[in-house]
Amino acid sequence: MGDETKDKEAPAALRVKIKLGDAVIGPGKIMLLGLLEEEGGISAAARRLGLTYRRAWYLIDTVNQATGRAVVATSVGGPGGGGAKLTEFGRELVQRYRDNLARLDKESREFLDWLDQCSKN
Amino acid sequence: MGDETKDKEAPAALRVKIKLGDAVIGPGKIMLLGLLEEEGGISAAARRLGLTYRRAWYLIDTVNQATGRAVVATSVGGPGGGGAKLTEFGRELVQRYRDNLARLDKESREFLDWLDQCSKN
DNA sequence: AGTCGTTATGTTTTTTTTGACATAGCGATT
DNA sequence: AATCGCTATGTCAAAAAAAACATAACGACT
Repeated sequence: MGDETKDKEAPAALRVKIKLGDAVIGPGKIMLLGLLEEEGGISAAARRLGLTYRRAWYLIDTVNQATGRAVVATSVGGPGGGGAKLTEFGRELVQRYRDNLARLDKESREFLDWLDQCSKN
Repeated sequence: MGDETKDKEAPAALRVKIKLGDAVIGPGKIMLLGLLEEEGGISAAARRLGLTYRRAWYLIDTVNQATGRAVVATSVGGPGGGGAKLTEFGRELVQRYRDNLARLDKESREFLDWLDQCSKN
């Protein structure tokens, strides 16, 4: 022992989503979009996140419909079977979401610290 | 007719939650806590939100456990059957959450406007 | 002692969400 | 034209979340 505060708890963290129409865009979909761009395809991104292609496609489609714009551009067939990448709009969406999130994190710092301080002990 | 942009969509909105331990505190639980204070009891608050007492109690208990502190103080029996109100900590939690949310809303204004602007049309 | 409205919980059913399969089409490359 | 990895969807099972139901106890007040 000698460890007074044995709180295994991770610190309080923000969970920011954007409600757009009837859908919700949060860290999961943004991460998926980011990986998609990185990997050059939906299936590769899905693999990295440990989810099925089916679901990944569904998530992406949700964003497409919610925004009313194409977030990813796909190509079927061809070398490697095909692929997908973010559209200009998609890239901007991801970037803006992340920028915004970073600012919100900073803005919430004090609140989160207060929470950690007085909850875990 | 005459209505060019027939977008019934509500504007994009933030959905901020706080992950604390393994639980998550968001607008729903905060609203419940607020109404609880307003109404002076769990059941009254639950009624106002259209959810069962069972669930309301469960939600509150979640917050209690996540923070590791009592957020509400209840009394059973007595005049009116009993009641519940926020503890000092509970009140502060609600207030700080709301304050924080208001700031995040402001901080996200531009992002949300951008989203509305380029999604719905 | 009996009634009342409330807190507190256990149990079960229903709904929603997520995951798993299955299949089809595409286009370049062999 | 046969193969390959990918996109695109339909369908069904499983898991998780929410709702519904069912009691029990409590304390004031009649």
